[in-house]
Amino acid sequence: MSKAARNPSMHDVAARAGVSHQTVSRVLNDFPGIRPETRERVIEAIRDLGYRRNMAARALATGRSEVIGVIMPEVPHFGPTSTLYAIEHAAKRAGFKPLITTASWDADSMGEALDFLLGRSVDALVVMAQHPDVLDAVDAITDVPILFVLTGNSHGDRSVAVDQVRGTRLVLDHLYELGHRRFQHVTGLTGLTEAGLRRDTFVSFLDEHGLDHLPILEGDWSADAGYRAGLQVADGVTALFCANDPMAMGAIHALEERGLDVPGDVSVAGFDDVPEAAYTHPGLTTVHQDFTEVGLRAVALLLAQINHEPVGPVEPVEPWLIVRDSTGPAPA
Amino acid sequence: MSKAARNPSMHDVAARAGVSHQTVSRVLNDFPGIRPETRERVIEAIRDLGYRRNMAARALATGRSEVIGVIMPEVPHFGPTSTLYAIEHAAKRAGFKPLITTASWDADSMGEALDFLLGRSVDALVVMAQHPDVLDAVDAITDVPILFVLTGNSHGDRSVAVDQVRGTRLVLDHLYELGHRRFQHVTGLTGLTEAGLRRDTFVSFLDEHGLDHLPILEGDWSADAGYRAGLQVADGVTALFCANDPMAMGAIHALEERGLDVPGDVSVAGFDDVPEAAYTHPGLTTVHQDFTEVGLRAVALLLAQINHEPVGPVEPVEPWLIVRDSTGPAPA
DNA sequence: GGCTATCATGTTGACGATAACATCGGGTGC
DNA sequence: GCACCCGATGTTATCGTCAACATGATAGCC
Repeated sequence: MSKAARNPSMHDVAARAGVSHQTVSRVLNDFPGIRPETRERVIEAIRDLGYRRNMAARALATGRSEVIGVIMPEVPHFGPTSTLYAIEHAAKRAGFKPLITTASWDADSMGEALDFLLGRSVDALVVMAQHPDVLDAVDAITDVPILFVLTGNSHGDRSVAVDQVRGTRLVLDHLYELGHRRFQHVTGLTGLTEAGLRRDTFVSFLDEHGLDHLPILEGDWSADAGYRAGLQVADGVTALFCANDPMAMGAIHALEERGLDVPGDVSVAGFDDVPEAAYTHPGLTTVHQDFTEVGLRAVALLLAQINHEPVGPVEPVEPWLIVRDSTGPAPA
Repeated sequence: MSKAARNPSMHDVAARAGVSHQTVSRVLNDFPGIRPETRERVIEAIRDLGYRRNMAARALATGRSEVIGVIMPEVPHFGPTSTLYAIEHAAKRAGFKPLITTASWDADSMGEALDFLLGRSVDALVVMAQHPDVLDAVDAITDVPILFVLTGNSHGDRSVAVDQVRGTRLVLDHLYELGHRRFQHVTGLTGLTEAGLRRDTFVSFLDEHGLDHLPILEGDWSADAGYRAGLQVADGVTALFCANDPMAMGAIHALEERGLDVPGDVSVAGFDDVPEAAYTHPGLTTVHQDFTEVGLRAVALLLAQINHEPVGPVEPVEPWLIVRDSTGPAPA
């Protein structure tokens, strides 16, 4: 009870090994020019004492923390979460860890998150920016390398994204080729970049093909919202494009409750290709987004910046279409 | 280009406000006994300089970091992820943030994760321990308050968990009451505590009711695994209990491919109540686990420990049964 | 008017690491 | 044999903050 006090420091290790604390530091940091037996003794002392480097002190002295700050949306959706895990893995391999905080899109919330992370001297910043406004809030930061993820299509060389427009066109073309001419769309959460891009692309698509504009149904990414939207799908619609998979699942459920067959009467397509999409009934036609690849690229890019390597232009990640049973030929 | 160098420190702020750095510190930490006009001047200087507290230095001086370390499983499943978000929210409200790292269950991986987090002087530790072995690896830690989450049923006053046994019995009782007598089970990933508890409870249940033991189907939580298991469901089985919802979805898909009707021929139940479970076809009977509540309790418990408040015994979180259309009366 | 209590603030020394510079004891070159 | 260099290690200053103690005014009290 008396001595539980302090964790051992470099000085303690040094004393035990009969060297100076600086030698301990050198061993820890793999400096060359240490006699093997000295190193041996230090390592042994470290083990004996259960010594563990104090990163706060190290960060203070070096100005680096080996931590990457990540700002996430407040709601745990599939995409950002998958990307987060990929970031974690890739960063870990490079000796970094994510420090995560959530923020909504208002400037206050974003500012708070930034203060928090920068105050911890993170070495880099990943912002999962789902709303265009955050770009402005964050653009001013120059202290550390910073990267936007999932912002939609692109934001110069500071972002990694899946090509939303291309993904959307893939589904819509697919449906058009099946003969569908009456489309409706269930949007993602209003205001978010991805939701906006999918919606805008949908609208342009209708215009390009001279198709009717039926009311656009507002969703929020949730299966519940998809279900509600499904109840409101207009008569005569044969193709329903939902901005993500859970909403598509909800919508299909609603359509079937209304006595409509999918895809016999209405073809339904989603977006994201969640792992369950292959096993819904009917199997969901959707667009596969490689969220893992997004995370990997983000980390690679940040590491390059941290090491002051040149960074080329960033290609958007290509999505691809996955056709399953929820879409079929337009009814006659 | 010349002066982008260093972030402003307390000294810079102090100089600009014409006070000592300690006064700045006092303002920042809301100490009483500061003349309002002095405080005013300091705050102004802070704003002008865009000063931000250096938490590394603060952590070094105080030994506290206002960070909670979280060790997560390496795979992004619904449960742990939901809990993580809940932890983030609850911690944030108390001025803490999670520092996240992943680890598999082997001692090395876990040890590395612990070193990393403890080296950063986290104020508390949450371990999402899905494997019994990690308990030993981590039990020795006494530096900081530590809490296990999702370990299955309980591990003294150091864990928060959903009552797995109870949840499992809820589904099985439900199926039994519907007249089912031939059961099969698709397990979660072998080795994980939750998977084991559900499986063990299933086996005990069969014994208690004197029911036949058909082969147990090994899964890994994924919808894919559920699908493969579904292809192997034995003839004559009328009730299939899957250890989570995605596997149940996969299994249903497989059963239908085999020409079996759900729930006409086989009733299928899952576990977790993922948001999409209500909208599968047929709607999935499952056990709702309140992962958010788990996260909230975990944080509340840790905060109490950090503040040295007494901690009572921890009740397991109660799951509840959600009956939908994937289960029905046993066929005659 | 001198003594003490109190308030507001300043000064100094940790905290535990790294970085820059200093030392010391051989070998080498000539 | 002397100057020099180099490899291995030690010494000291520094990072930005908080904690503990020191100071210097002001005010109240007898």
